[in-house]
Amino acid sequence: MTDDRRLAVLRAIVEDFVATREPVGSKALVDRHQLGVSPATVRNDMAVLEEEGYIAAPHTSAGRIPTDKGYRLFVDRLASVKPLSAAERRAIASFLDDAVDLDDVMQRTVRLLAQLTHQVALIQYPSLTRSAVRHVELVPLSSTRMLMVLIADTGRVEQRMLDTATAFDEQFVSEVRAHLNSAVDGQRFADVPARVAELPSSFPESSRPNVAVIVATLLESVIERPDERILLSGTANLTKFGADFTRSVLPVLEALEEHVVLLNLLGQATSPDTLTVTIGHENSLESLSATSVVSIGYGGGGDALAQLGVVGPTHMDYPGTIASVRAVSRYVGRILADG
Amino acid sequence: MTDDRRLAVLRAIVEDFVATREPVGSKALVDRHQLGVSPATVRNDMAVLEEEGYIAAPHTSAGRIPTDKGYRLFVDRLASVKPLSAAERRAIASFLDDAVDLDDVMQRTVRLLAQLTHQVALIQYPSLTRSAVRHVELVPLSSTRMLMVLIADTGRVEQRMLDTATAFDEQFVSEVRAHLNSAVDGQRFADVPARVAELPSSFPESSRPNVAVIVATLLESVIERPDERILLSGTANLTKFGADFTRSVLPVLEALEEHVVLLNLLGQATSPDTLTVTIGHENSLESLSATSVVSIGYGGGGDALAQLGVVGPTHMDYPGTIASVRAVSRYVGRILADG
DNA sequence: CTTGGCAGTCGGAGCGGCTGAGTGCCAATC
DNA sequence: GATTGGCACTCAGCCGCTCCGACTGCCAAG
Repeated sequence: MTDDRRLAVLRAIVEDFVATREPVGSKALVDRHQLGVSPATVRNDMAVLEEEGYIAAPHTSAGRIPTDKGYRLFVDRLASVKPLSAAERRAIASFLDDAVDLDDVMQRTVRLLAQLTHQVALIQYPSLTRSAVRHVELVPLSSTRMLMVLIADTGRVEQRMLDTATAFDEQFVSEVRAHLNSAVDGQRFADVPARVAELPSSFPESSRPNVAVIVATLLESVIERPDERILLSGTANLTKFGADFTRSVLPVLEALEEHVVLLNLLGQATSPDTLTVTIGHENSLESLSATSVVSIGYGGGGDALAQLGVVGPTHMDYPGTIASVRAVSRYVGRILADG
Repeated sequence: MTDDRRLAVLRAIVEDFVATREPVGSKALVDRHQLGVSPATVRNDMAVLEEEGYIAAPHTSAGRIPTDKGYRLFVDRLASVKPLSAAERRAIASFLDDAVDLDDVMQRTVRLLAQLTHQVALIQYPSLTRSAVRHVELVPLSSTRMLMVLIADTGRVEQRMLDTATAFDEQFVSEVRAHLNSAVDGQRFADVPARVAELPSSFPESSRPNVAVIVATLLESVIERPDERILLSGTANLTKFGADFTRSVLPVLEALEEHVVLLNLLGQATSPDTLTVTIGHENSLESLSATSVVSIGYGGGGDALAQLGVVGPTHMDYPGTIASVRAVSRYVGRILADG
């Protein structure tokens, strides 16, 4: 009994359904793929596959479509890697290399991913807790106002305006700047609070309140906020998937864009190269039951800085999407490391 | 002959058609509006309006729909201002007040506008040529690498990494920083090139190349690039407008997002409060012939810093859209001024 | 100028029959 | 035992039909 052939049939069904979005029947299958057997045989195989829950028939006289379980098997065992074309590789390289700063890298990346996959792409800004302080700069703007610029080793730059209770002079600024930098330069963000806790006490009583404001502002920038920034692109691709699909997915994306939802959608940032595919009902959110998410960590060495990925209908082109997501992730990682 | 009534009929037709998206007939009109005349009279009026090109009948036995010319008249003379609800005002205020930096202001603004109008919103980053330098900061990162942070009075912060040919020391950095700032602080961006032209010559021969690199980087940030940044939100709203509409408008938006297209779509930034409505065929782009654009300048005092606006189908709710666009523009202007 | 009446138009909804793709089962064959 | 061709059966979707009703334009009367 050729168990192999049944898998080949499943693969063919998935591929055809993804391509045509229409239920695929036994005859069409043998026509389009070299299975070497007759439609009748394929029908028998399909009956077994249906029995086992990998495919289903929308109604009696129609072909079969893959179930979530079918896609799962396909992704895990059947999907052959689809290498990107040379043109695509070049596009990724040239498009991302032109980026001038982190914001630009993020925006270009997410847009690129949306274009490559024709789906909705998401990217999470590099996590702060995992990155380190490269420098803290204080720029006096008036006698009671300064701008704090915090530069992370990922290239992420945070700015914060702050107002002090009392006027300060140039000397005060350089002193605080020096103290601050010697305390936090090179430190991981997570360690910063401990390092600056004692800082105000090394200043004379009179200027402590101002120092405290500065420290507080720094902490505010450093502490991981629940609303990690997320960029989103390609929502217009939703139109291709039909109104029903849009209706169910849109609220989720809007919530995401609002940063209200934590990113368990993309999953926890683990190691780069660990790509996760979540199919249909496997998603925790009810309204994503017709949706698959392909996500991967990026940046960092051993453990990823953050996640990026793609959201699309369960009947997506998994090999292509996976290839794109992986390639983009690698490239962004390289760029951030160089930056 | 009550010319007034004919206009009232036109207004009613526009309002009903916008509300229902279906051709409106004479009977429905008198039912839904207090016109004080019979359907027959309205029919006569409609015949005249059609004669004059303000409305058209898609086919014999259907009602009328407004033409572009009809919308134009409506917008210019008939649209009564629709004040925003208190809730909407509060939403705008609280949503925008929470923004932490310029990027955040831009993102929140465009998202807000998309939500208020249920259409596709666009915003252009504040133009650099019109804004002034608040401060230039140089942050040494290694012996041959520094980060330049350029702060504009609009709150826009540009960062550029730069590598020098030869190593530099701390003293060199402070000197250049001081010279640079005394040359450009408070200057309009457009004037910066002239102010820094002579800068390298005031340094000893040996360090001039490094100064030149720094100056070049500064100029790069200051010179208006053709790819002015644009943010776009609410493309998912396109699904509501139907597939045909999407097909025609989508390419334009994609081009926009790619920053390939100059912003003649939003029009030249003029003075704030000068709101422009471009209806259907009035648009220069062929593919926008079923599209209207409502745009306005924002920020700045006498002349606007940049444009923001909304793109939607010609049968949009003009009074509501205009009110939202105007309100958001005012609010962003205020925030940028405070920032 | 306004109005009610009336004939005429025509898009779209509703209905029913037909078609063809697709299935499951079975008996014959390799 | 696996494979195949044949056959009866099912049913979604298309096509064409009719019918309905929402309109309009015109006209004669108020």
